[in-house]
Amino acid sequence: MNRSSSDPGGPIRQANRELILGAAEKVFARAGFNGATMAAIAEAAGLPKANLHYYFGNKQELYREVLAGTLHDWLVPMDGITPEADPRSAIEQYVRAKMAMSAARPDASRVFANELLHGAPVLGDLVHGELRTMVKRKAAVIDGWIAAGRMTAVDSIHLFFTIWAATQTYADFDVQVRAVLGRSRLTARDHQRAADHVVSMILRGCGL
Amino acid sequence: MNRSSSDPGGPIRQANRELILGAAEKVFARAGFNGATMAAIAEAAGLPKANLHYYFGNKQELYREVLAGTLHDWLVPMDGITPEADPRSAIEQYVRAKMAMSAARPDASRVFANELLHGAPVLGDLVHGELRTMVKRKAAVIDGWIAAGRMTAVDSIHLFFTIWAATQTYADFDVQVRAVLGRSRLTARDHQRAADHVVSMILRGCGL
DNA sequence: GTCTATAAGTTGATAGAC
DNA sequence: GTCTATCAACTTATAGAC
Repeated sequence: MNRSSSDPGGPIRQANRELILGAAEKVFARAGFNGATMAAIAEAAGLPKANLHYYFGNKQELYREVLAGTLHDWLVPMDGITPEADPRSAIEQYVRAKMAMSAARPDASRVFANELLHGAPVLGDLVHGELRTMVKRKAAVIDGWIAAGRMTAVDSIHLFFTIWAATQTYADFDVQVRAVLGRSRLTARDHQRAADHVVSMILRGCGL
Repeated sequence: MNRSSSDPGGPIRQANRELILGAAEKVFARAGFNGATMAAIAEAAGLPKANLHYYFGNKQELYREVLAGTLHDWLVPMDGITPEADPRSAIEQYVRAKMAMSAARPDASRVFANELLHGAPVLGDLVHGELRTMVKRKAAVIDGWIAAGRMTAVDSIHLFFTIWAATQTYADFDVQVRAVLGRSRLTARDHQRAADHVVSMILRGCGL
């Protein structure tokens, strides 16, 4: 009996899905949803086009899975923001985690940015749900720190917008960063300098 | 004699170009370069499709003109950053000008963001040229303020990246902002609150 | 300068052999 | 589960009448 066709979680299926998702992230990042073609993603994955439809049904479903994975990864580092934590080190660690993600997987950030830019037609539900819930919870923690006099009064929700913007700009708009800095490629040293800058701006902004 | 066909700067031509550029900004912002169709832009402008080709030749040229106009508008408010200016009020005014632009013409910001996101294939030259030159000049002014002890030492070039990111996020990712805040539309009050937040974060970040 | 009709090319998706 | 061949739909761009 052919096990694979009856086992939706089998190892072949799993491996091929990962392969396709990685290729899709790259192609969607470079070309956007409409600019990306199933043919280009198939080529990047080294598989025939029909296989993408076999695993993901259609283009939008593939796109949605790329986005959902990114959102999940982004929510994880918020875990360090707890009432007991030290505000200064908790915020610094969160900002550094986001900067590291921008440097390590810029394509994931770009696909997400593109989706938001066009009104989140596919990810709308998750943004209204999981993301909003998490931010409200963590903003409450920050409000607690402020009430306890542990940091300057800032708008805690807008603080997240500022942190996301300041960190993700290095992934989303890296052409602009490279053009202005006059670099053809950002080195580890450039990323270090950028991270230190953002951390110190945000911490001073929070009076920390 | 039919003057309009022999006068490339005539009033009919001018008015139609403006009409088309406005419609294009809206459609490109919502759908990206590839997602936008000439048919959709024509419909938004209330003109037949062939007229767009008559005035702009092809889709990419129309797109390029939308972008070039936006970049120009964005460079203007940097004029207030001069050696003689007061650092605090000059930076505050610049940030407020950028926040006002995000609120007033979010589509312009979105088209620009989309272009950068995909590697600036069309605007590359202008980013490497005009933008880079302007930033280097203004960063030198800020370095002068720092050397004179008029503000905290920050990386002056990265400061611009942070300001652009923090301000433009309210245009580019406004769906996210609205979703997290739980608003279907941002009011003037919301924009005021956002502007005050960003201004105070940036000024404290600069030790001002 | 305006507009209809259409040519030429591209793309998402599927059928069906293996 | 893999892959080739192909279709149906859509899009840019232009020709040519007005």
